[in-house]
Amino acid sequence: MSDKDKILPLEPITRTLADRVCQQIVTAIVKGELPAGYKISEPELARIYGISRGPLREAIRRLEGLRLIERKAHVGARVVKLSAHELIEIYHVREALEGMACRLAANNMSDQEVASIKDLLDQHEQSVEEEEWSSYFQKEGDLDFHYRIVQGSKNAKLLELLGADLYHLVRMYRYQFSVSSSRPKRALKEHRQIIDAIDARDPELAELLMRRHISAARRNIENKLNQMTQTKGEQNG
Amino acid sequence: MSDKDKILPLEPITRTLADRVCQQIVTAIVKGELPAGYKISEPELARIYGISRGPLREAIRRLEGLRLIERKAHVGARVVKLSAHELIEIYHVREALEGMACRLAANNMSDQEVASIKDLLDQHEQSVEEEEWSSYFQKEGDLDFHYRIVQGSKNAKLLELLGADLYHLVRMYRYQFSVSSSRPKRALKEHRQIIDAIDARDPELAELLMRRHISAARRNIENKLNQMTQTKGEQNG
DNA sequence: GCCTTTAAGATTGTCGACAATATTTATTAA
DNA sequence: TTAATAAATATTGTCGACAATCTTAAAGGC
Repeated sequence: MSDKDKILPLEPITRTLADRVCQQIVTAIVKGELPAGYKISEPELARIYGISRGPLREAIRRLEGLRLIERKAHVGARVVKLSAHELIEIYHVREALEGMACRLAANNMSDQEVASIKDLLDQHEQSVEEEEWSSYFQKEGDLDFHYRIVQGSKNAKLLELLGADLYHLVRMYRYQFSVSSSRPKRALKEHRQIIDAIDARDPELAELLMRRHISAARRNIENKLNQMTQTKGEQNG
Repeated sequence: MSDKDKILPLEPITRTLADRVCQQIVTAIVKGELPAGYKISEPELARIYGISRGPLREAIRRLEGLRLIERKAHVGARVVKLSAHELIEIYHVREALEGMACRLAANNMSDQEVASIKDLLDQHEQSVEEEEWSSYFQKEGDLDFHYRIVQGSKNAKLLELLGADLYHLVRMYRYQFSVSSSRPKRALKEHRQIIDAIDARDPELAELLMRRHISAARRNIENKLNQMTQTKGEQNG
């Protein structure tokens, strides 16, 4: 039982070239430095990162598994094209997975972890009141909260699916659509309700609140997208 | 809206060597031909499949993304080691994802798809009564049902996570632990309840029933594992 | 006799070059 | 002028070889 706290060691130094380049490309895609739909030229990227095509192709294969790029045989790889439809799909998946994570966290999270998350929310509240909530904290701070809940579930598979696969895409959408500025005070209040339910060791309520929290965010995005399409019509496809 | 039925084209012919070998290795791992914990020797596998190490390493990188093998730098890759703990984790994830899939299927599945699944269950019932339920039908038939529900959700992300990632592991566990023979008649009855809820377009009930169905299977496995450990102690680690 | 150290072997990581396929461009015919 | 065909170019797919690292085995010392 002593190794229950050790989940996904993920050693910070990834020694092999392919691993490091893979991580760099993930960051580049998420931040939009490699824009959506961008054609990935193997010789070009190999030259940029100063490596051969061998490790680069291994990295591309891994990126393909992360669903950050799409490949066609003998044609090449392109950065995934974001669509509103797919973003909504992702939020449905998040609602299911993070709801379960919350349920499990209510049973498995340690008191220390709960206290730590409450501290985190105090910091968020300060940021909101100081209006510094704007750029970075909002984007990453919110995911910080969700990530810690998933960690608290002590379910490595959940952490793997959400942390290693979905959150990359979520961050990518936030950077490029900037669809994050929903209602920080409201979100913060919901976060507090959720951690309180976990603190009370109430799995049912914790799951319910998390699902409502995420589905509210989804509906908020749906509304914004509807407004955009109504006012501006279709953007370039 | 006409492309709503086209999800995951997945062209049957994968042209490139790395893709074909990857698929072959997936099958080999799932069926146990490459046993759990097996050390993957690149020269050996390259010789067996008659290819060079380049495409093989790409395939390995993709397998790593599918969580079917684990790699250490400069040491090599091994087929993932199955543990009862991880199997339980997977069932928690399935409960969350397939519950949501069921909810969405109740809204998005066509009447024709519903009828098709009912036919499938009729076939399963025949197999049960003819006692041919034993080997293959039970293993694959059950997953067939679940896979069709996920397809019916019309959520490509769900289909991707469950179909491309988790079900490989589920099948792998079934082959190696042979933990499938729970209670076929009971399971079939639950399947019918689920499809009836979908047919009635009742998302709440559909999700509830699917979650109960999967959590019941999980508890059944937990009980069996407890019995095994109580009677036989530890098997070789 | 057992442990430490060192060297030999094997395996993984990386690279450059060649072959196969797709895309682009130029030429020719309608 | 436009469209179709064919050649040229560039990109991806594959291969064999070399370098770096880990594992194993042997030799020496305590």
